[in-house]
Amino acid sequence: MKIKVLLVDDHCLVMDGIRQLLERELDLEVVGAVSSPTDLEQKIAQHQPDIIVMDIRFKGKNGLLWTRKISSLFPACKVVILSRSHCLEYMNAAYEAGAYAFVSKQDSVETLIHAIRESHRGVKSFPTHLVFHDRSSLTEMELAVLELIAQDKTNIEISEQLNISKRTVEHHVSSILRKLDVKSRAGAVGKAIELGLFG
Amino acid sequence: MKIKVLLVDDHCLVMDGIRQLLERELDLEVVGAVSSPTDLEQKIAQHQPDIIVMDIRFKGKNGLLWTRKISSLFPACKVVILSRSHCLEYMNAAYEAGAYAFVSKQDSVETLIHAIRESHRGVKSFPTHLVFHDRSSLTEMELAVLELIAQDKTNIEISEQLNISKRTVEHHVSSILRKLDVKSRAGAVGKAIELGLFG
DNA sequence: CGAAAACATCCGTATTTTCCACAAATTTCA
DNA sequence: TGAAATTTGTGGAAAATACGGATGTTTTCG
Repeated sequence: MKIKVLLVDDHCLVMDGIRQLLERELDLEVVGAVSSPTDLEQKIAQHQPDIIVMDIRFKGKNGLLWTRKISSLFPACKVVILSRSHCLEYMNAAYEAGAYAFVSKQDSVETLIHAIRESHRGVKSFPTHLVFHDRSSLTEMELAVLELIAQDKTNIEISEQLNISKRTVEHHVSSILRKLDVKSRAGAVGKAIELGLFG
Repeated sequence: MKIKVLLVDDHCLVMDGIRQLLERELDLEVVGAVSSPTDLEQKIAQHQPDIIVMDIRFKGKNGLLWTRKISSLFPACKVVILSRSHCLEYMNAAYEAGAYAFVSKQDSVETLIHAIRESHRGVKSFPTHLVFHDRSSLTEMELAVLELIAQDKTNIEISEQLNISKRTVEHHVSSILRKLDVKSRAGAVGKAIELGLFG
């Protein structure tokens, strides 16, 4: 029985490439590649994948939110998070969101394949151990909000995208400003990028 | 004679995937995949590639800076820029940097392959035409204002620092927003950093 | 286990800042 | 001289931010 893998990423080109790489492995079967949230739930129900390889940024939202949702709705699915860089904030958030592995796009294919196999065995694989000592200054939700701010979104747009109220977004924004020690959202974006908070 | 392609991207995993996809084509030959600046010049000299497929963000810096350098040092090499999204500003910047094509990672493999072939024929392929009419790059003053915005300054603080009136700053800000095609200063900072407008 | 801390969610009011649409004068430079 | 950049303005709408407070959950830790 092959390990059924579902790919989730905004980027068609990247997904097709990874699909190609994974399909060279005899024990892996890519059952789908989705780039829209509606497709996501449908494909999971349809194919019952063992592993979901998900980009940490999916459709503007934080992929970790999807990870949480999937972990509760489909406990059999194990999520492997794909990120652009190794970033403590994100690794920690991914771990706490219930992901089974965290792989950077800077890593080799072998790393990803190894992570998929280990996750399938039920073993979580994260790059380092010191991740979990180093506490993340921003919460998962705050990071999600911050990314959307950097993407030119207003608080109302953010509230719609994250399905929370405008007030809640405002609260998160004020927490972000306090934690990053800035007074404007533009300053927060500047500092966040300096600190490498975005994967 | 095959078209010799060199891939340039921070992300090993993505590059390997694209390499697989390109090597299915009989007229393409991937002569290398580099993820470090020193390798880049060496590989170009070594393999004399016809086409360089380069991520718009390379090693934290702006891939377009490399594009300019390559275009002047190795005029025979044609650069195809890979970006995360379709964005007029990026496309225009790529065009002005001397790139032959602009492809988003959201596009299909076929789009990339087509762009490579067209570039090799000496034909520049950019998604739309209206790109080059409407815009101009940021002026020095606008850049100065933008940098201060990223440094968490308000318009009044900026006006004091630059010895101009609040109104003038507001005008510059609105020019910046128009030119970068964003609606907020936070979005402007996000886009400016992605475009490599700051060091 | 139980207390304390942190987090996420919501609401109101008030002030500040940002942003837009209209013009227009001055300098700079090709 | 004409084009572009820089400068300044008015007025107003929209958004963001600061200042309160409230409730329930989860995490952390003694």
